[in-house]
Formats: sequence, C-alpha cells, structure tokens
Amino acid sequence: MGRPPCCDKVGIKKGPWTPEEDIILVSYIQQHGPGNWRSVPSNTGLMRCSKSCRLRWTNYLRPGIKRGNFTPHEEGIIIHLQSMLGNKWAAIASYLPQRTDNDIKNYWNTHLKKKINKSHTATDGYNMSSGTSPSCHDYVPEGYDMETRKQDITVLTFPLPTMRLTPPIYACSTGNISRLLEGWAHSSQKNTQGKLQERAIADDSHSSNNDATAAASVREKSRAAGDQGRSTAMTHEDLGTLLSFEKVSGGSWEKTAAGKAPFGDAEAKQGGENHQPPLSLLEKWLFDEASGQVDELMDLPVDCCSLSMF
DNA sequence: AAATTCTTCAACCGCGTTAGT
DNA sequence: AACTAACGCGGTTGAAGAATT
Repeated sequence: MGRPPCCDKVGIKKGPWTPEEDIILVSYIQQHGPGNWRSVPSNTGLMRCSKSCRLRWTNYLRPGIKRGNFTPHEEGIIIHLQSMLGNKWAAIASYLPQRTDNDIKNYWNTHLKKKINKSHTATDGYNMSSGTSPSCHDYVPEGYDMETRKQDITVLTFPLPTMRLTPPIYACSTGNISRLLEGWAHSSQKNTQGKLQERAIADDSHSSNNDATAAASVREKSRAAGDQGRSTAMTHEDLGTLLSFEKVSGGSWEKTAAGKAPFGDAEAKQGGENHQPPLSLLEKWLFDEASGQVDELMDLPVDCCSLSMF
C-alpha cells in the first residue's frame, strides 16, 4: 500500500556494520532481549533500520553462531534436508542451531550446488540447469561416513521442530566480538577519521535517550579509542581488558587487578567522573559463556537434532 | 606488476505471514 | 472483517579479496 521500506528513510545508514554498532546492538539486546526490533534504532541511537538490526543480530551477532568451514556432517544434513524441504533455509537452519539460514543458503549456493552438480555430471551426466533438485542420495560429502549418514536420515525424518532450538541464552563469545573488532580495525585504517566524525555527529543527536545509557557508554569508549588513533587490531587480550571492570561498593567502578585502562589515560579520567558501569551488561553476558551453556548446547552429538528436539 | 575474472558472503530488497487494533 | 504495522523468510546484489592471466 505504498508504505516506503523502512530502510529508505532519510538518515538510515546502509552498508557494513562497524564493531561500534555491533557492540551497541549486542549491549542493547543483552539488556532487553531480542525482539521489538522497531524500538532498537530509536533506543540505541543506531542509524539503522529495525530490519537491518534484526538481520545483523540473527546472522552475525547471535550467540553460539559457528563460522567458517562446514563439516562433512553438516554438509550431509544440509544436503539431505534440502532434498526433503527444498530451499527452506530457516527450517534447515533449525536443525543446525550453530548456523544461520543465511549462512546455509550461501554455503548451498556457493559450494554444495557445485559439488552436487559436479558429482552428477561425473556419474550420470546430471545437469543443474535441468531444474530437478539433486537428491542427497546422489552425493555424499567426503568424510561423511555412511553410518552417520544413516543415523541422520533416520533422525531427520522426524517432523520439523515447531520452533528453533535456540534457547533464550544471550551469551556470546569473546572470539566473535574480537573477530569483528579485528575486521573493523583493518578497515578503519583506510577510513577511520571520516567514520568517526560521522558517528560523533550521529551520537550527539541521541545523547539524551535514557534507554540508550549503556549503549552510549559503549559508544563513548569506542570513540575515545578511535580518537586516540588506536588503529591496530584489538586482540582477545584487549577485549578481555575491555571487559575487566567490576563494580565495587559505593556505586563506583574500578578495574580488576588484572585490568589496565582500556582506553588510555584521558579516557580513564573521563570515566572517573562518569559513574556509568562500563560495559557491565556486555561483560556479564560474555562471562555467562564461561558457564558453558552455549558450548554444551553446541557440542551436541551427531544425533543431537533428533530426540532433544521433540 | 597490473589487469581481469572469479569467488565469497554480508547485507539489502520485496513479499508473505502474523499480530494488533 | 478489514486494515495496518511489524516480523521473518528467501532471493538477489555488490563490495572485497583471491586467483588467474
């Protein structure tokens, strides 16, 4: 009915997300939980549309996401499910809680389709352009042994889960955030100045929002880091330092024994006046992972996606 | 070493579905 | 029941890096 897409609004930023934005988003979601995406941009000051925030969360920042190479076992599951369900990536992803639908879709389009096509042309002259979906029975990934495959096929014959396995655990991995910070540092060597100025302007226009207090705190830290020319990659150690504040009696915040000022002296002085708990929520969130909730969930055995799910 | 082509994947777009009024 | 707004999904695009010429 002519409603303009939200992302067409003036002032809505597009393109790759910066770690600053990621941290703000993560911090906000840790506090409020995922959902109600419409309120996210206004409450955080992010110059992104709600849709973009949701996408970024589900495809990249969501806890427990595994990135990188797919295992033969995962390949096998994807191939089998794709042959059963077609391109229902969200449904397929529900069997692989560590992988996002976008990831699976990309992997299918860039790797598996080719592999299967190759396999078919090698055997019986099958051609992807024929329009017929290749069957899982025709291609078995290397390293995906027949016994596992048999188990999976049995297991995956169960009805689809009605909802994603993903529990309301908002733990995340320091590795994930460190990785994105590294990426940001890399790219920021090219255009740090411009982006920071842009962010600073955007930040100022939202500084009075109460719900954005924690996020604003994060922004301040990030901006300060950028202003001081920290253009080198943030390591895991740095991130650990970033998160090493803890609350002490009297409502003020100070470093833990192992901690050092993460943003330099100037920032430390600023922080002294500002009694905001720096990254407290993010910190707690990240430390939750240490309890092993996510790992336990993600290290499910081969037949994980069956019985525990139904 | 430079130019071109290919590959990958994060992000966007549009549409269908669902929920709220 | 009808309408609107928000959400979620699948297809597609485009930028960046890798590989090739």
